[in-house]
Amino acid sequence: MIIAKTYSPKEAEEKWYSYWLQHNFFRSVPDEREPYTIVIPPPNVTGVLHMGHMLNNTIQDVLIRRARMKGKNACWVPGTDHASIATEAKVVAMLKERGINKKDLTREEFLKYAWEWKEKYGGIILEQLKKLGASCDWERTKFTMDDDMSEAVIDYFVRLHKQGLIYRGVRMVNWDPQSKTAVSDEEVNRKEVNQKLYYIKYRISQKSKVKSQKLEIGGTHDRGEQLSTLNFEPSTYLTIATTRPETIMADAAICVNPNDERYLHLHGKSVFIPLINREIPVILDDYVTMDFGTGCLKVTPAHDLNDYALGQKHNLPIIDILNDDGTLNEKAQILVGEDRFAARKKIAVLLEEAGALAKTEDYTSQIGFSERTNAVIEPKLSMQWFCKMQEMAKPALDYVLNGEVKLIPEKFINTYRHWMENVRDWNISRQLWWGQQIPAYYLPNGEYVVAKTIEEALDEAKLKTQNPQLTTADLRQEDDVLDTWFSSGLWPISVFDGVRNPDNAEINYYYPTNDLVTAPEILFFWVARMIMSGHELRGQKPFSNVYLTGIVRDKQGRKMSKQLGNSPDPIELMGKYGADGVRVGMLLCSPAGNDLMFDESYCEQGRNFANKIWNAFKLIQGWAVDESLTNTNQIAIEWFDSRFNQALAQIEDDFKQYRLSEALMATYKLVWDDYCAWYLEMVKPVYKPGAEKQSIDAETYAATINFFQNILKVLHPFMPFLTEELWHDELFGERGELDCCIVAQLPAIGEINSRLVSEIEIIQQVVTQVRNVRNAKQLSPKETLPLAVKVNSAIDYVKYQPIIKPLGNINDVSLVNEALGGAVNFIAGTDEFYIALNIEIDVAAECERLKKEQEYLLGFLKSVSAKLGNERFMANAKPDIIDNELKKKADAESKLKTVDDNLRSLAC
RNA sequence: GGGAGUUUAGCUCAGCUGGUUCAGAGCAUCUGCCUUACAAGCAGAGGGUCACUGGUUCGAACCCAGUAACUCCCACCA
Repeated sequence: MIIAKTYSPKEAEEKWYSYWLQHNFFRSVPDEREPYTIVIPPPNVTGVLHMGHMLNNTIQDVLIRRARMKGKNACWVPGTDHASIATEAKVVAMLKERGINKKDLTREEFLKYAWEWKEKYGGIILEQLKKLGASCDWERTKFTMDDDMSEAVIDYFVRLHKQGLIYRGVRMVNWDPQSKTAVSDEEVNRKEVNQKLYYIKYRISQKSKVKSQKLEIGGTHDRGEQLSTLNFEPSTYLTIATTRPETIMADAAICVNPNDERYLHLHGKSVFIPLINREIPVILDDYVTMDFGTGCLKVTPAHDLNDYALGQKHNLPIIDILNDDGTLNEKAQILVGEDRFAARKKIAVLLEEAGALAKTEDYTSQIGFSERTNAVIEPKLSMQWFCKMQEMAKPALDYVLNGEVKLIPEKFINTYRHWMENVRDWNISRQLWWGQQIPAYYLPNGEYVVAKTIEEALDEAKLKTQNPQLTTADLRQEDDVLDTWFSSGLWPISVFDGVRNPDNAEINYYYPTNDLVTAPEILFFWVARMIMSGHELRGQKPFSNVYLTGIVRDKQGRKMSKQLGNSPDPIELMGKYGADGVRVGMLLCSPAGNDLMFDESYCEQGRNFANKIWNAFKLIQGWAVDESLTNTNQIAIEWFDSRFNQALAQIEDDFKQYRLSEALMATYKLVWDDYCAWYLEMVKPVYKPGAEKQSIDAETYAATINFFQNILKVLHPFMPFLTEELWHDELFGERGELDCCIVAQLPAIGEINSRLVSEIEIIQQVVTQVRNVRNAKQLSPKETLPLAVKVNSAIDYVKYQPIIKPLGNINDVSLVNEALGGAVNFIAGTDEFYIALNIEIDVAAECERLKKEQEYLLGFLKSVSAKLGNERFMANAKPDIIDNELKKKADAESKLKTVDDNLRSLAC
């Protein structure tokens, strides 16, 4: 028995979530039913729930609950990602706070700390998801570094290596000096940054060009001349422009365009690097843009991707002056030990003092930042492991292009295609400890073998070296670990153990999964790689649909972030508005693929909706069946039944197209407008004072409760807690232990009496008009009024009296043949209505209103007639369009006649 | 620099194959109501040159071209 005036979510949420858990409603095991599977995008194990997760997981839960209620075997696999670089960074920071330096730890010691950290903070986010109502099969919870998951990753690596899809090589990579690891191209965010362009003078050697091959670091110093005596006449120096003056010590050449007439005199010359006075050649390449900067380019092969290529081409030496942490090393000769940014400032001063700085200019350019640490990326030459992408990308692209994998919304197909067609090899090694260690083993002679275990590696090593004396002690495993996405790319397969046991019952049953719900930001990071691994390992797509959500932004359109402090705490929000309220709030503003401007008021709307349902329930609870009463509400019952089925069809269609907001809105209107505002008002018993309960006939009561129960079902995926709470009320009779809303089956779409629905639409207009008249004439809603109808249509208003009377507070509906003079009148459909009032009618105002109406109708008729009189329209338009125009014309004529009659009767 | 998308009421968005489901919804606003389920509510109302300019068509929010603004993705110009 419910008495509370408003719904209080907290209790219901705790009660029902644990009830569902206890009764294993989230559990899924393979059976004869059709599976419906979602794998969660595993959040960072040390992550905390933010609004993006809220949106993403609300959507998944709605989908999974709906599938469950459609009789599918719904399986939502939860879990977390070890997020190698992000987590390692956090652990390093934590250790630092405790005064421990990572450098002083062994790998084993560090990993021990990392696991401790993971045990302590990992999985908080999963607990938070429970508050949201997420109906994951928690027994399946996976972590990407679980033993079996890691084993799958190793298996996959070995497999790809065997196929020649993984190789090792020295390449220019994106180096994150903060976490001291390489990161992939996708993990670099480019941002526009205000910088300075430094114009630096290099003195031209008067001797002929030195051979680049002979050039050694620190060699060929021309100490003969002192800086102070240098002559900086234009003929004796050239000027280059750079944003990175601290790298001049790594310069290997100056490059000019061979066609640049300004610099013909430099051909074959060499120049001296300022400050360190090392001599470098001037080389010619048309790569250099003549009209940028000075037209002279410093070539620094160790610290720039293009310069590296240029260096290769011209056989230049590579002088790496940076340490792994971004400080300058001894090869720089000066400013050794300084951080690159500190060095930049200092060298500018030094250059200035040496008279080698011509000028500086403000300049903006794109700088790469590490996705995880936000450190400025340093291009760095290093030995890394790579995964060949081209062969893998081709089939992965086809899945999307041929529609086997649907992207929702479709606009992402283009982006996906572009990326897949231009993908470069993927750097999969990370110089970290937290992650799967690459299963490559180095032999004493520098060669390596790749194998699952060190034992297998040993066997291979013996084979390779023809040396049976080798022992495992001779092997040294690769230090690097694999990129996180290399493991999460296996997620839909590895959670079902499909990598290690490709033919097990689970993978065969659940894979391919159905829907994936994720952010467009990780379309390449993750989605593309899952499609690749799915194809590689199983020759199958990993999922059929990818629903791409937008980014949650604040009202001002700013991305929600911790730094800005503009992100509400989801847990607090749920405390304030209830989990159901927040779920509804999220969905109300979330069109697929478009960013959503989140505002708390949406949650308020969600909470109000919950309260509305709660109160509708309270109303019904106040009723008691009186067997002596007969059913006078048959029309209302039939009407709502039809409306319900209409809405059901609409909702079904919306879901098919993944228009979740629309499905929710259709549900919202069904409940609030059709059920509460109209149906309940139609059948509501007249209040009898003193009675504890209001009497109602048995049929209406049964129908009303049945409708309510069906509404609970439709609402459940959106508002699981409230619906479950109400579901178990005694109003619905005895419920078995397992008779729960969460596993109730959605009603099938029944028949729709469309004639009834459209006639009731007219009746609703009549009621609205009556209320309108009341409002306009300042009449009390309590005052009953008589209504007269002059019927021009086929509607039987006598039949609808039981609806019109209570809703309009009408005491009598009478049929008339003539316009009722002196009465307030209005038109609904094509029928005329009159309300005789005891008050004086303002004839002049009434005339004016009618004349306006007349004018409008005449204009309307004119345009319709013009259309119908147009030969080309009659020739080209489809028949049903023409029929429609004819009907419009007839209706307008009928209305016009009514207006004319009224005008005449008022003698305007 | 290349590509994609968006632009409809104060806000967030629908508008499907061009035609009365074509100018819509929810929220917000305004007016009147503490009417026995609900003031987290009820009843009603007012809000739009469908970004702009042309074109196609009997007919355009919708198709085409151009313009503008915003957003996102990709890209090595120092």
